[in-house]
Amino acid sequence: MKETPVPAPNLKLIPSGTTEPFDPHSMKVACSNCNLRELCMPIGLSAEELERIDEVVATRRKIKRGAILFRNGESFQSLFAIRTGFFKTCVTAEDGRDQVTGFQMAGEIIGLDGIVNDRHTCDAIALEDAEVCVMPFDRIGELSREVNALQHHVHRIMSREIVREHGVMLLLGSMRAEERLAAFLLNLVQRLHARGFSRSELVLRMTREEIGSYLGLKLETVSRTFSKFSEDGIVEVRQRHVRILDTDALKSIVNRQACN
Amino acid sequence: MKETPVPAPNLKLIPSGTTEPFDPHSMKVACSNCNLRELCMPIGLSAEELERIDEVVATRRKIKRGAILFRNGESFQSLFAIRTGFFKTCVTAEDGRDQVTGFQMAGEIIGLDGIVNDRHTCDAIALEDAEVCVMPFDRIGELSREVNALQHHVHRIMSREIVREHGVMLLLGSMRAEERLAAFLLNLVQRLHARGFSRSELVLRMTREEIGSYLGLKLETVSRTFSKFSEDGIVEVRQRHVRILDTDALKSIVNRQACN
DNA sequence: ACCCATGCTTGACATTCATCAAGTCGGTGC
DNA sequence: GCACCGACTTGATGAATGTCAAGCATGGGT
Repeated sequence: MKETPVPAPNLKLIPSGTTEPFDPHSMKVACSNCNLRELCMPIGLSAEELERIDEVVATRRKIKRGAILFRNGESFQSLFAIRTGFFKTCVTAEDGRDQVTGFQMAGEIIGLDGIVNDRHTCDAIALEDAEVCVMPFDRIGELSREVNALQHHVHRIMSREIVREHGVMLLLGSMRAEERLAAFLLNLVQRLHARGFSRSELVLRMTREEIGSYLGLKLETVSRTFSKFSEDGIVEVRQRHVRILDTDALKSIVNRQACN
Repeated sequence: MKETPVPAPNLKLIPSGTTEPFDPHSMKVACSNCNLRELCMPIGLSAEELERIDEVVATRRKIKRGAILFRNGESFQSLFAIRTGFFKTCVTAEDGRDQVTGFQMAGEIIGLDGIVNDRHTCDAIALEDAEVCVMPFDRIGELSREVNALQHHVHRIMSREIVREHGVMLLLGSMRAEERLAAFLLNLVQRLHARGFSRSELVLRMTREEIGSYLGLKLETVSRTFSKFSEDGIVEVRQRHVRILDTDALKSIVNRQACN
């Protein structure tokens, strides 16, 4: 529950060369000058549209590591665009069973689950100190009636989430432990790489147990599978620091045999 | 691959008292006089809005059992509202692995996966003769800029799908075979009941293998689990005819112990 | 600098489910 | 009516993963 006051080292922002993520003085709440814009906002906007888009973000909010951004049952007001930090979302069954449904990083949008019933149906928890842009959903609605690109963008974001979840269902429904973990690692580095990080090195922000929950495995199995990969020279694992030595091997583990 | 020419017996439409689902002469392509409207369209529309909504449906399309409504890779144009019949959607990995991602029935919308990249990312296959309303997506976009209720409705439908998939992830990630099948059966009857069918009796439109794929189990396991339920007096199974004798028992199987 | 808590690893064993293999059931076509 | 075919059931066996338990490492706090 203790948080590091400085932003996590591997989460500088996108391609920009600047080393400090936030100059508090430049923290104007505006998408138009946010370097994550390509990730969470539509592209190819006119200057005028861009200005309108700025209205979407009402405010920003800092979330400490371990803190809850929203919780199952809470009333839904806003979507959140992650500016910095790393989140997990999890659903809980009545019997207390818990399932991590995703890990989200900078530029990704969370809260979509709340739209149906005006209540959130999962918990979003920061896995490291984070900052999000708060986007009131009714404002998004209004604006997307006027800015076509925004309307389409919202649809695409939701559709993307649906497709992502299809992939997770495939993983959970038909892959074995090694395949799941390999797919998980590849997905993570791919997303990190899209944000300007290494293609082969990453720092896991979540515990083995959280990985296991996401992958439908027990933490011991996750640990053992990491060890196996390590023995096979595919990855180097030191705690949460992972270096991928052989990406192709990981890929071939994922795409090996049809099982189901 | 043979299809019965008459609509499946257990798929009369919603609460309406009429026994024949379709009078071909009344088959005007219009949501305003469709008795599935409460399921797939927003409620509380003004007469004027209702009239506009009719414009959403371009045409209807009949799909024979076993036929494909859309296929992975096909360009995305329209969403489809199921009028009659029963579908499955499945994703396929590069290596040929296959995963059923859902079973859809009358009043439900399919095709949402195609929005992100203007291509469908899964296959939709009719499990019995079916008819769908074709709703061109750009028309939905235009109209939902003018009719707020429609805009919100589209958002809700997509959000609902996201939440549904969270539930499937919970199922796949943390439940055992019996729990999965129990949850599956309860979900099916609940949806059928919402459409005016029995709370306890249902006809499965899919094979054991398809159920297994959806639940992340092998067909043999599905079969065995059915047998077990049958021995325990919880259900009566004769081929694809299932009668639920003890709904509470099913519920308690699902909500039993936290495993993960 | 030390200590403690938490997360992680590893081993031994248990359980669940997949696999392989027969065989049955029910419907369809000849 | 009979043969065939696909879908389903059931049994025997084994593999993958879960469970339980012990001990190790790291890093954050004092």
